[in-house]
Amino acid sequence: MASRKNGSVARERLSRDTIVDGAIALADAEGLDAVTIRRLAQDHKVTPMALYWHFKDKGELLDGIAERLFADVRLPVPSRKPWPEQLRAILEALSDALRPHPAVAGLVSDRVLSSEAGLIVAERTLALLRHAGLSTEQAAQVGGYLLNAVAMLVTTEPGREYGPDSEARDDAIRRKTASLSGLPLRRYPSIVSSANVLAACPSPDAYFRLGLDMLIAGVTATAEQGSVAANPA
Amino acid sequence: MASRKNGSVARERLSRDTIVDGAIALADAEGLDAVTIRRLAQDHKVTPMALYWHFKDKGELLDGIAERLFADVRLPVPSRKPWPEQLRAILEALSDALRPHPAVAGLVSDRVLSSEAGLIVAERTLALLRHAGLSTEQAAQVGGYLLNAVAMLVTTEPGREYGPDSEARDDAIRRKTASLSGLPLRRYPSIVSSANVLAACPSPDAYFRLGLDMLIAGVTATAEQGSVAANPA
DNA sequence: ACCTGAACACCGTTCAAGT
DNA sequence: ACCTGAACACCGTTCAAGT
Repeated sequence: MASRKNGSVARERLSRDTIVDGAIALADAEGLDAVTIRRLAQDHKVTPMALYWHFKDKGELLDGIAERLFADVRLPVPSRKPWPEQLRAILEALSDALRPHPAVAGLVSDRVLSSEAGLIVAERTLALLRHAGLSTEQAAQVGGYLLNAVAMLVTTEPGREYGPDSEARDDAIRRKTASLSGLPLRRYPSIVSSANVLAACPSPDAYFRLGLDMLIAGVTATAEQGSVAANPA
Repeated sequence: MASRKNGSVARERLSRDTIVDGAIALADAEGLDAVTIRRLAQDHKVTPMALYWHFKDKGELLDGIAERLFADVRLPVPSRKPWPEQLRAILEALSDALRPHPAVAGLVSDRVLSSEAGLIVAERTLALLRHAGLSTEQAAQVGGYLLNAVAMLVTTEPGREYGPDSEARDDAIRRKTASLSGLPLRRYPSIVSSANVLAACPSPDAYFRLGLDMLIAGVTATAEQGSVAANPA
């Protein structure tokens, strides 16, 4: 009847989960900068200090967001397919979980080993890389690299810099294209001639497919060069 | 004769360059969160409002930092070497410029096309990718991917999460190793068995070399698959 | 052109207290 | 166990003014 003045509905009771829910929804709608202890409290119709019972400080809240993102990863069931395919399935599962929340996707970097959900993703990835023939050191480095790279792909997803709004977005793209096209052709031939695709970057899906292709290809090359155990042919 | 109470020396006069200098030095020493209009003003013995004559707002200051990083890139002279080698030289030049300033390296993402220094790096990269046989769309996407990936490598450089301090660092690494080793072996066999290398990640240099190797290998695979113009053999 | 001063609407967080 | 109230030391930024 009354209520629902702000972004999210008032809950019966506060909990870590409901607070993280609200934080992610707020970040999706207004960006990570809008995620503020005071703003979250307001959305939950509660005093800012109430949140401090559930989280030691704001850092712990951000940890909670990262943990939730990892928990949303629907890992593929292990199979007997070639390892590059299995690796791709894992990376796709991760990117599927992150892509709906580009504003907070970067939080997963450096937080993989700090939550149970993150550990599960890391374990599967490491196991697969070891199976591909990498040494423990290589697997650790490549594994970290891969998870960070997927998060990076989501964070830098083309078009996101202009905001989600469609009309203002098109306008910004048109302005950017014009500004790039107007650059001195002598000094920036490649940029001028691809001004439209640089400003617009047609399809996020294509960007993602290409990014994952390059990641897998990079790992494959490393595995072939570093060891022959997994590929005796 | 007095003065030098704070981090950086008081300058004769304020300018965009001196402010950016101070901002980068402050970020190097205390992290990006310490970079604050008020703190910079204090370091320069000036009122916070003084900075607003040189920068419209804080965002423009961050743009200035990114521009400076791009300006520090010592691009290799063009040569007739195979393109993968030239590409590696460009990416190494970029990472050489970013690695001394990991706290601000992430600022270059999404800002490549917003400054002259960034445009020069982008132009060289795009030209080389086109020369490798990529289409304009592919070159634009791969180019963006590569620059973002290098910035990511610098930002996530292993060991950085524990701060630059050496004694506290070793302590944190030992704690992390112990905590990972104590995980249930049944559920996390790969993590437990590589706990030490996961927590410590031996050499940043090795991480970088491997990261660049994987990036180049990924581009090579894409170029071979997408076109045969550059590699008719 | 370049900088100061006072003020405003925000932050995260501590500490003591209520129920 | 779970939340409130008041206070503190910070933010970025606007607006009017000084030189």
